[in-house]
Amino acid sequence: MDSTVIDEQMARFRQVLKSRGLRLTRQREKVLFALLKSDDHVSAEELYVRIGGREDGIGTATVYRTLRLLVDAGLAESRQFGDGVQRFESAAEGHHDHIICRECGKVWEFDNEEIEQLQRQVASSRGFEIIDHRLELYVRCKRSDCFPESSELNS
Amino acid sequence: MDSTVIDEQMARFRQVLKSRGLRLTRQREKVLFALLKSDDHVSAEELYVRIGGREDGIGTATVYRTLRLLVDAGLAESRQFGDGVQRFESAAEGHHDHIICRECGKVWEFDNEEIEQLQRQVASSRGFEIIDHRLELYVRCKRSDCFPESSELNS
DNA sequence: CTTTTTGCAAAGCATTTGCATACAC
DNA sequence: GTGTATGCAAATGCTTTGCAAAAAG
Repeated sequence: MDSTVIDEQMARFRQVLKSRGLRLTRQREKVLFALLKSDDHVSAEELYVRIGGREDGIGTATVYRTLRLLVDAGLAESRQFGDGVQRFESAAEGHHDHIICRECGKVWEFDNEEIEQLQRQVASSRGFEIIDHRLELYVRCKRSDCFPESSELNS
Repeated sequence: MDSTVIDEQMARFRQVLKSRGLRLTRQREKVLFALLKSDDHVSAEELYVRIGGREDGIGTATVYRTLRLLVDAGLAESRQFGDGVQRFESAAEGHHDHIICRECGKVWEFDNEEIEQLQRQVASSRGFEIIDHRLELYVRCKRSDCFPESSELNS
């Protein structure tokens, strides 16, 4: 991610913290920075490892706590692609939806305004206003580097 | 659900079991029956309770195992609405998407062929074929019986 | 009879929490 | 200094698994 955007996001985090009487710590800074540096959809555990894990003196609990804080502050978004793990991404790139390979777990992003508009239509026809939404298309990507990984079905 | 459909689903289950060399047990029958009788989106735990729980001599493990089997056989579908619990519903009603209230957790169903078509378009424009998809619209329903319940955000 | 299925209890994960210590402001 | 944040380890909640006993075909 562009370093200008990173700075801007960092600044916004500081602002949010200040406005809530919370403190800017080395750990919180690191979590946001690592998230911004990740261009994929990371789990808390993966982020913990990328930050340096135990060696760097950061605990998983802090990673989880900070991620919740970031989501709550609107700086990060949380996803669940059905494998039981919560994944995170920066909210800076704006809204988009996902195409996920059921075999290898790879993720592609897309955005379709036509679909979004129809969604709003569906909701408003029932008297609702959408506050959030999630659209996931599951495929089998069949790329050469597509190997079964997260598909342990079959009893 | 219509008892004709129930019979038909039961028959299909027997057929699947036979074709795989699996056995029809009192417990498996009960799980499918309870699922078909549920018109909402039930968790494994809720189903376990509805079946009669320990009193009726059925274990949670069996409920989980049977649900996995049903999903695998295409007789049930699994959902995750972001509260960390897997929910199930019969696949007999055909495909549909969901509107979920973030406050009280109530769920409404809808189906929009226009959206479905656009989804297929998005996927095929990238060379993918959709094998499954999930669309969830989150709202605040503001009904009189809407009370916060599953929303424990805020750090 | 053979093989699958069950129930139980224990294990497994991802995530959260309690609490004493460390640190930001 | 004061109150918040951290790390650790223990706890939690959902789900899965190992195994001996029970039951289906």
